Amino acid sequence: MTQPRKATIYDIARLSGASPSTVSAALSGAWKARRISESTVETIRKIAAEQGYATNMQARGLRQARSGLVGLIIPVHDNRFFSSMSQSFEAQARDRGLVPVIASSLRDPAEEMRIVETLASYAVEYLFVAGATDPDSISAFCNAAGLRHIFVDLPGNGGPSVISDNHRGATDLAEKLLAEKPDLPQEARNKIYFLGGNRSSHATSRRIEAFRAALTRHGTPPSPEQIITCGYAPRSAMREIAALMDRLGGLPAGLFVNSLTAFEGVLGHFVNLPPEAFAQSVIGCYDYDPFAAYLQFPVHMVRQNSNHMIEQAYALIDRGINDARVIEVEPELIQPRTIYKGLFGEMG
Amino acid sequence: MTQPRKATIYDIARLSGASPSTVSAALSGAWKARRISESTVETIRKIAAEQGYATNMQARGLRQARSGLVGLIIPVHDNRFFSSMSQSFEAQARDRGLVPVIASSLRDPAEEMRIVETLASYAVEYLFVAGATDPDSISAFCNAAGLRHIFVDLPGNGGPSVISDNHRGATDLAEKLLAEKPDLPQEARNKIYFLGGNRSSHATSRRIEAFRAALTRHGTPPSPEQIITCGYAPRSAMREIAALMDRLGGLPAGLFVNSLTAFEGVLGHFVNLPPEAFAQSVIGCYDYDPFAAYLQFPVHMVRQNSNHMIEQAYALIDRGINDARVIEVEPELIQPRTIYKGLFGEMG
DNA sequence: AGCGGTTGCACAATCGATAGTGCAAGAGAT
DNA sequence: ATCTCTTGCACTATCGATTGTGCAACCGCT
Repeated sequence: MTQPRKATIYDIARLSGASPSTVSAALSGAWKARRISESTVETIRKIAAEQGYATNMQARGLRQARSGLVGLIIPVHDNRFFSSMSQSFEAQARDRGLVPVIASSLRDPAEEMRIVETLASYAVEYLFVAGATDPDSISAFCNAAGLRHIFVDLPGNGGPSVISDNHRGATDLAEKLLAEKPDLPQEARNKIYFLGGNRSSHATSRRIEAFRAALTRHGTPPSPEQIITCGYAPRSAMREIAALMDRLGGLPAGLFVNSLTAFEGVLGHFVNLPPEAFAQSVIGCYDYDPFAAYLQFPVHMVRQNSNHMIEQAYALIDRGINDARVIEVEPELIQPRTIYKGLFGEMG
Repeated sequence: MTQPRKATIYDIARLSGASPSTVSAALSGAWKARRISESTVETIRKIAAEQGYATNMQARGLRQARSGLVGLIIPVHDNRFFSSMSQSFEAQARDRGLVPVIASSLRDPAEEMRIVETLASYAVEYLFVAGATDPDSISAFCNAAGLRHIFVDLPGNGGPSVISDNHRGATDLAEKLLAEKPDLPQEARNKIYFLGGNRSSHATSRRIEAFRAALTRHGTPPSPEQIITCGYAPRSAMREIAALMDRLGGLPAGLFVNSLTAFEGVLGHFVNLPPEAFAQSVIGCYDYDPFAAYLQFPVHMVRQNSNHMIEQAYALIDRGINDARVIEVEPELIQPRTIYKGLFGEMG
C-alpha cells in the first residue's frame, strides 16, 4: 500500500540525496570498488529497506547480459526420479546464487526445442537437459546462441553429458532377477522379460545390451519377443503387460521394467490380479520410488543418484568444460522392501 | 558458430535496411497496428529466421514492465501431490503463453519469503503459493509490491485462495476407516489414530476437526493421544508410528496418515513388520500416490484435484479477483488397490 | 496544380540498472 | 602556499526492445 509501483534506484536516489549510480553501487555490493563511503552506503541501505526496494532483475540482466537464471528441462514432473532431480538441481542452483527454472517437455521434441528457445530468450546462464529427446538439435541451437548446456540422464554429442552407468545398473538388476528364487527349472527361470522405454534412447539401448548380455552369460540369450520397448506411457505399458500375460498364461519368471512411468502402467494391470499371481515371479524396476519399495510383491529397484549427477554437471560447468565428454555416475541396487536410507538421512 | 553473440533487432535492421523500430514491430506482431507493409514484414522475418533471432525477454520485460513469467511456490518437488500440481501449473501457464517458474520452499518460512522476493525481482506476473507457511507475510509483501498472488492448498487472509475441501475429504476417509472390516468390538474399532501434519496449518486443523467429528458421531470422541501432529518429515513420522505401536503392542484399528511425506516415514517403519501385522488394521492416507495404491496392505487414499485447483486459480486471476475469498475444490476418495483412471486417460 | 487523406516508415525517448570517466574537496607533503 | 594524491561521488552512455510522434511520398479528386 505504500506505493503502487515498485521503488527503483531513482526513487532511493531522490530520497537519499545520492545519485542513482551511487545507489546502485551501494546496493549491488560494488561500493567498495567504487569508493563509496560506508556511511553513505548505510544511509542508502536503510532507505532502500524502508521502501522495500528490490533490484529489478530485468534491468540488471539487460545491462549485464546475464540473468542469474539456470534452466533444467525434464520430461515430466510427476515422477520420482525427475522430481528428485529437480530438488537437487534447485538446491545446488541456490547454493550458487542462481535461480532455477524447471520446465517439462513431456518427451515431445518440438516442445523440448520450444522450451530451449524460450529459456534462451530469458538468457539463462546454463541449461541442463535431462532425458533429451533430440540432443543434437539442442546442441546446434545452443552452440549458435552461445548458451552453455549440459545433458543429464541421456547423453548428447554436442556437449558434455552426465549420465548414470546404465550398463552397470541394468546388469545388476538383470543378475538379481536371474538369481532370485523361483523353484523353476533353469530354462524357465531364464525366461525373463524387458518392458518399457524407447530403443532409440541411449539409456534404454545400454540397458538392453546389459540385459541381453546377462541372459547370454546364463546360457539363454533372449529372443526378440522378450524385449518389449513400448515407450514410457503408462497406458501402453499396461496394454503390453496384459498382452504378455495373456500369451504366457501368467507372469514370466522375471520382469525388468524400464522406468517408473512404465511401472505405473504395469501396476494398472497387476491391480486386477490375485496375490498368488506373483509367487513364481521376480519383479524389477529401473528407477526408484519409495512407495514402490513396499508393494504386495517384492520389487528390486535401481536408484540412480540424481543428486550426484547434478553435482557432476555443475562441476563440469565450473571447470569450463564444453566438449562432448560423458561422465557416468554409479546407480545403486535397492533391496526389495527397504526404504532408501538417504531419504531419512538429512531430515528431522 | 554463426555469431558468438545473439542477434538483436539492430542487427536485423542493418541487414534488412529497415529501422530497429520497424523490425521490432514486424517481429512482435505489432506491425499491423503500426502500418508496416506485409512485404517488409516478410523480408524481416526471413532475415530474422536466418540469423536465429530471438527476442531478448529481459529487454522486452524491462520496457513493458512485464516478464511473461508466472511463479509457483511449492513445499517440495518430490511428492506426488505437488509434482502433479507442477505439471498442471506448467501446462496451463503455457496455454496462456506464460513461462512457469516453480520453486520449492522446503516448508521454511524464511526461504519461502526469499523466494517470493526473488520472483518479484524477476517481475513474475502472478504468483501462486501452494502450502504457504506464512501467507500473511507473503500477502503483505505482494500487496506492497503490486504483485498479484493466489494461495493454493493452504489459504491466506491477504489474497484469494483455492484449497481442497479438507473437511469433506477427511470425513470421507475417516468414515471409511471406521466402516471397514476388522471383526473387532465396536469400541476397539473406533480407536483410530491421526498421524502427521501441523496443527497450525489450516488443512491439518480442518482434517482434525473432521476426524474428531466422525469419531464423535460414532460414539467415541478421540482422546488427545489419538491425534499425533508430528509435522511432515518422514523421519518424525517414522519415530511416532514406532512409538505408537510400541505403546499399543501393534497397529491401531485404523490409521489416518495426513500426508504422503509422513506416509513415507510410516512405511519406513512398516518395512520391518510381517504381513500379518496389518490384518486387524485399516490404513488411510490423505493424498494420493499411484504406487502407494498397491502396497502390501490396502490403503484408502484421498486424491486432491490439483489440476482443478490450478484451473480455479487461473480463473480467479482472469476474473481479476484479488480479495480474500476462498474456493474449495472437492477431493476424491480412491478405493484401495485401484489405479486412478485419470492417470491413463489422456495418454497414448 | 493544389489539397486532404492515407501509407509506410524513421526518429527518439524510455524502461532500471551498471560501469567508464571526470571532477571537486580535502589530506598530506614540501 | 602550492602541488600531488586520494577520497567520494556525480554524469552519462549503454544494454535491447517498445512506443509516441513526425513526416515524406503517394493517392485520388477537383
